[in-house]
Amino acid sequence: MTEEQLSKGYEPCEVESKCLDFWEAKHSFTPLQNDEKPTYSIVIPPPNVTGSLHMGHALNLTLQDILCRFARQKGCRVLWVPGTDHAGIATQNVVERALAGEGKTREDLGREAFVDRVWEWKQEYGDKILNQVRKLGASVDWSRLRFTMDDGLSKAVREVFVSLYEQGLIYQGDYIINWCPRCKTALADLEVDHKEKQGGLYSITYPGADGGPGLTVVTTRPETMLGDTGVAVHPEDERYQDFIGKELLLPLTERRIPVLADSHVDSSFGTGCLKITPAHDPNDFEIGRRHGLDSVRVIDADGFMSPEAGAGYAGSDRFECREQVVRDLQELGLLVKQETFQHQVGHCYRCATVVEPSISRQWFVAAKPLAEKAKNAVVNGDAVIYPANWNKLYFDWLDDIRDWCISRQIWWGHQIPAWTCAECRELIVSRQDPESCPQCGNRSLIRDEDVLDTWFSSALWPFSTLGWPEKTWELEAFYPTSVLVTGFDIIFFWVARMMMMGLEFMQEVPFRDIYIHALVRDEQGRKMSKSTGNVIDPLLMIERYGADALRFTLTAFAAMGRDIKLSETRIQGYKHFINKIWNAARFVLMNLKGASGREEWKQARSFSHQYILHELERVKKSVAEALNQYRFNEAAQTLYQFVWHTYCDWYLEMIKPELYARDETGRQAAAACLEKTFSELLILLHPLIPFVTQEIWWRLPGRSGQDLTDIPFPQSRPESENPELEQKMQFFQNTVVAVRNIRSELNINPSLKLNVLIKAEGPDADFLVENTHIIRQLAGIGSLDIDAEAEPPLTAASGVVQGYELFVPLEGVLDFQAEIGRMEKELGKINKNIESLNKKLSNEQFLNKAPAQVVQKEEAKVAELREKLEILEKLRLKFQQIQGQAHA
RNA sequence: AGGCGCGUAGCUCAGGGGUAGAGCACUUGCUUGACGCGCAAGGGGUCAGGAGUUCAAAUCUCCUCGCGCCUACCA
Repeated sequence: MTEEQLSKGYEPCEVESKCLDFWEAKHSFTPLQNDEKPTYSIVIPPPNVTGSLHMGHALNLTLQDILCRFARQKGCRVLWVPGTDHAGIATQNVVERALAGEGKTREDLGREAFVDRVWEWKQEYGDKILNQVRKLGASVDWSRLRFTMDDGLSKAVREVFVSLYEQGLIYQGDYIINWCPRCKTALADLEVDHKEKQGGLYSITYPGADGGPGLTVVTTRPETMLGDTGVAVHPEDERYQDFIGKELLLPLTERRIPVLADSHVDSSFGTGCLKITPAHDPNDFEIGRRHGLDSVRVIDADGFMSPEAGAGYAGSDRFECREQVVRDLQELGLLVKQETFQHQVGHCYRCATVVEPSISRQWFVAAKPLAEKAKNAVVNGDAVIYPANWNKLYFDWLDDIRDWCISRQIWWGHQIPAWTCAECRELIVSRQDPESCPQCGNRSLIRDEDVLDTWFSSALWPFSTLGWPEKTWELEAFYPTSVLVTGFDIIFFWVARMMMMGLEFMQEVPFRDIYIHALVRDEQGRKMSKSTGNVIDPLLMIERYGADALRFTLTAFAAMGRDIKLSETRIQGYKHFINKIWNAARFVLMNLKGASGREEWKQARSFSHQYILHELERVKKSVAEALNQYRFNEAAQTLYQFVWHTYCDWYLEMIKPELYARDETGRQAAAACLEKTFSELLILLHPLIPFVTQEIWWRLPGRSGQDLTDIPFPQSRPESENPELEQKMQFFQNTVVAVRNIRSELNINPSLKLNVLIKAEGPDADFLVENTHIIRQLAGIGSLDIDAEAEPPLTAASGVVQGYELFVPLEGVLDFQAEIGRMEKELGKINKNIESLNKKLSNEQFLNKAPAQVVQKEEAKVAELREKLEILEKLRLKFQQIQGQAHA
């Protein structure tokens, strides 16, 4: 294990698979049963089995993984449960499409064979996304992989269904629901996507029955008039008082329909007359119920007109029928107006077919009582949402929640445990499959064909995955889970429902914290989707840049409450960071020469080591604090800044003289401190970028074969803290930069060693003297003289550092014009600065009202700037004189 | 219609009452014994516009203008 084995650039591919194999073989992520450590648990938001990993998943998993790895470092017993959900409609669609390729339908196979076929599909392709989860480095416990259709979880579903039914919280009823004529199933309200569409607004006159005056209604869906069973006006609409209670003749049919008064009607819209189609409109359904109207279903399950639509229309497609109805009304002269109209049209979220509201017999969960508890849990703080902005959304939805339609007319899913007796029509809902009717003893029972909404099983995920309804030790130890990490788009679908079910069946919230993260979008801020073709495939990114680079990118951009616009160049940028760490490791390793595991780092007393130890304490604190508060981007930024700009740019450069020196004791101490700080840094980085850190860890002396996952978060060392070192470092850096600046702006070749003279005295001078060799190293200096009595050389470039004059003699080389230019530029900056500070300090209000500390600070700044200004002015004058003489 | 969020350097975004920050891009140097996926030195912003609170506003409040998202039964 020596530095020769480290390639010049980091190559993630091999490293990643090696680490994954190692962790899995070692069962690093499987918690032990008999372990006294505090527990930390997360259940994965189960991705859809049909899915493949997208950036949203990648972000979601990265954040959870950081939390889990960090919790392990803090000494917790961590369980992260992986799994997938069965995605009823989506999966059924996938398999049906495959069947269609063979020229078959699911009906051809029959239910049992079809479901077998879906299972086969799941065995073959269902692991795809799990492999992708693995590639990202997610430290889940694979021994506890769960699937919503597993036996255990199915048992939980059944228990919950029956229990809620027994409590009267699940009921069956004829209601209007959203029907997808393509999927041929009911959809919950949430599963309908509303899209703005250009449509028509038609005004149709319904003549009065018995020759009386008629009314003109306004509709976007003329074809539904065939199912009208009434016309409503507002009870206070003066125009129509005489009509209330009268009857109208429904055109194109033989039907007589009543005019009724209902306050739902908006008198100001259209004519103020609303046609009522209880069977095909949710509002009309409600109005119809209030007034006892009949429901006439004129559109069937396939989206075609039913026989009830009348002979002329039955069998035609609903949209074709619309045109036909319009033509027919036109002929009758009853279509009085037709205009274009923008309105929202509901579409199936799985297949985008226009949803048909329709009356049918479905199962519902009475959501109100459950919702109230779910709301209170957040109000009380039993569960906390981060960031808190989402509280309102959560509350609002729960406040006016509607009953949840949970039955789906598909075959793939948990079949509802309800039977009807063929003899006496008794409804049986039971935990065990019944053999005979408890009412009449008949053995001929017909099982309800419907299955449950997939979200019904997802709602149980935090406890069903832990073994419920069995009383397992996992359930005891890990429920409630520590945090749920998810996107805001499923707060309703999933988060709220898990809260309801968790509180109902576990009497406790399913998670203490709810962290809502951003949505990942493309560069233009659009949602990534296959149809727009703007997806960035995380696996491709892993292949190109490594999982660590992808993870770090996502983490760095995961600011709370904001969407992430991702582009490939950013991932590439962070790959450079990973490579930087890798190369820092090469440097460290080639300088350790066996120094390790000893306490010699404490002997490293020089300024550079003291400083880095101090800074490292700050980093430890801020990383821990950031992660504890779910401020992932802050942790990433802190680490990035520290690793690259403090550790590599300064510390590693500063200690080179010590490492290359002859003094073996000093070298050993420096190497030991290098090892100490670098290994702690690797631990801090590990939750964010597990692969590269693990790989480097193995290369550290004495660390071979160690699991970095097991290494605790570095202890804090208050004795290393010393804020004074920050000022010293400032001074040090300013000195080095001043020389570098002269070199750069006067275009002096970097290979030319400069001689530098600094006029300084007191402790500052001592400090410079002590660190002469480091300053020389960093600034490319040949000889450095610190002298209180120094006289400025005649031909020297100059600068001012913390009030001390700094000279770089450039006998015969100095370009006076360039040097004067340099000084003038600097003077300009200082003047501008002083000006703005003076303005502030001459304001009496400021002097009186601002805190003394602030005033002092400003005064000190001015004083320092004035001093610098004076010195520079003097120097410039001198130069101008010299130049004038030269020209004279 | 309501709700939420966003407008900060060319691009992507942090920050958040005390003289503006990062990454990428840009300019100029550089075979400096870890790294050109690099090093060094630079340029670049009246923090969307307006009003208010304050000694002090990019930051807090209100309004306006743009942009995005979510929810909703206006036919």
